[in-house]
Amino acid sequence: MIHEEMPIDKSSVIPIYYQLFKSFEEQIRRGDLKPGESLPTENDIATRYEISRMTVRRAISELVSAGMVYAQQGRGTFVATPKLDNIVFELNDFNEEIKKRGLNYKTTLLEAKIIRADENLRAKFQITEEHKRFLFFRTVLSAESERLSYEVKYTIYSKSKPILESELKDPSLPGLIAAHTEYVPVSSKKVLQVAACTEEEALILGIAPQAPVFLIEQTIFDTELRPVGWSKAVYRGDRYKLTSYDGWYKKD
Amino acid sequence: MIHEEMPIDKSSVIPIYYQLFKSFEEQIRRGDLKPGESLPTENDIATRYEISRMTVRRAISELVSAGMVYAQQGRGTFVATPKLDNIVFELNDFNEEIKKRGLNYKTTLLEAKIIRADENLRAKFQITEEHKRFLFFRTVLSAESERLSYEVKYTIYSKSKPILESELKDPSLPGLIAAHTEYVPVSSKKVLQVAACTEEEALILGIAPQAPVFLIEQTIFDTELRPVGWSKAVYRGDRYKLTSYDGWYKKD
DNA sequence: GAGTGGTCTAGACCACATA
DNA sequence: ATGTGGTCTAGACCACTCG
Repeated sequence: MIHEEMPIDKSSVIPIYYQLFKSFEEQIRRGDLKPGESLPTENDIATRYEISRMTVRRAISELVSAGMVYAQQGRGTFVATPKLDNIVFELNDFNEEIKKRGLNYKTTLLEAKIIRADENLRAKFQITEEHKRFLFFRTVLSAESERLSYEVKYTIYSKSKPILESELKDPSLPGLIAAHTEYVPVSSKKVLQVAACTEEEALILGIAPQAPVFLIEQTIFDTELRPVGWSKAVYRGDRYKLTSYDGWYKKD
Repeated sequence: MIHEEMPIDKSSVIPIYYQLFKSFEEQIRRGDLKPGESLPTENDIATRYEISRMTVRRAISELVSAGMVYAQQGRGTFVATPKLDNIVFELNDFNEEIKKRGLNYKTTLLEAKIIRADENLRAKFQITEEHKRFLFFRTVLSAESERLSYEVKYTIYSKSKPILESELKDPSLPGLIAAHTEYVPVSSKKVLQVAACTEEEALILGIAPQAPVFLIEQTIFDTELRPVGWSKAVYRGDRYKLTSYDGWYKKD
């Protein structure tokens, strides 16, 4: 096992800090540097490669951001132990993956109407006035003529700008709110659960009643932390899954 | 609406870059700076506060990391539009939340034995030799005397170090592998699905057969990307949920 | 006290976008 | 041509850890 010196090309168009970062990343990934082991000191590295310490720090800060090393003032910089129990699911997957696969998918608008808020809805939006009106609509996402998910959505209605039917098919509720209300959506809360689907959902999705489904409730907030949108989505359990890669996985 | 100058205390123990970062973060969160708007140029900020441009850049790079702004070479730095459709579920929640709530939880070891790999298992671990032995064990997690999840786990068996029963109860499979085999777990892949639970699972968890459950399969890899651990966990659908906060949510 | 990482400076040159 | 962000330098002083 030859422990070769890392090649750094100072005249390359690739930034020095990036070459250095990749070099350490590679050593950690290969296991040349094992969890708990220490990196050379910043001054060592700077001297060895004849570069500025600030450049070295830039490289190391990238490693820290990637969660591969951690620095301790006064002690040194050490290779981290990958956190493999912390799963992170990017829920992008849910609809993006379908698009990526190049499947023939489409969104169908089942219903759209302006409604007055009942008590339940007023509670969700933390609103007391009874006169407030809401936009309510339901959509179905299908791919290859198979229905995959069903969504019901609510937003505070604002007649300032007309809404096209095509826009209601856009899966992004925050996008709709930003474009057609005076509210600026800046944060959201989502809750993912599993459930047995209801009779209605089963009919719409063409699956058996009580079949397991993903259920995602989303609340959208504006800058004042007021709820300005709410949706509930049901995803077929036999057609969706979430995948998560953790640790030093290569994702170049 | 008074647009007051941000106060920066150069003699404070709090780093200048951090004060500056917090200042912009606050402005963005309050909506003083809206998505799409540009920040002052780095030189402007440096001049105004009489600090070095590198310090300004450090502050801005924190904002970039937080996903609140993005920089474009030659154009400027702009407030980002929060990505609210990208959900990120931290699956920490699954077991950590139970601990946080201070519930009376415990892990029960149902079974543990050394086995020879059948064809199925050899395929999972990409192993051809028939003589390889595996450690197989099953655990149940319960809280307040209610059973919540059921896990079956496999690792390549290595008799190098004796394993205590208490260690098999530790929910962290990577931890077990690191401590008791010659392998160094550095990455893992997890797949989350929903399913109707089997008869066996229903019996163990004390729920109805066909009840909806979370199902998480985990594969653990070492530095050479060889599978060294595999587990399948079943979580009661009526007791677990995942929550995700996105955008400019305050998480101080 | 010696060595480490953390912060900060005051410059420099570059790549890129825009007019 | 001007102005922007991106990289890099060669120092400086500090807070912290450890022997």
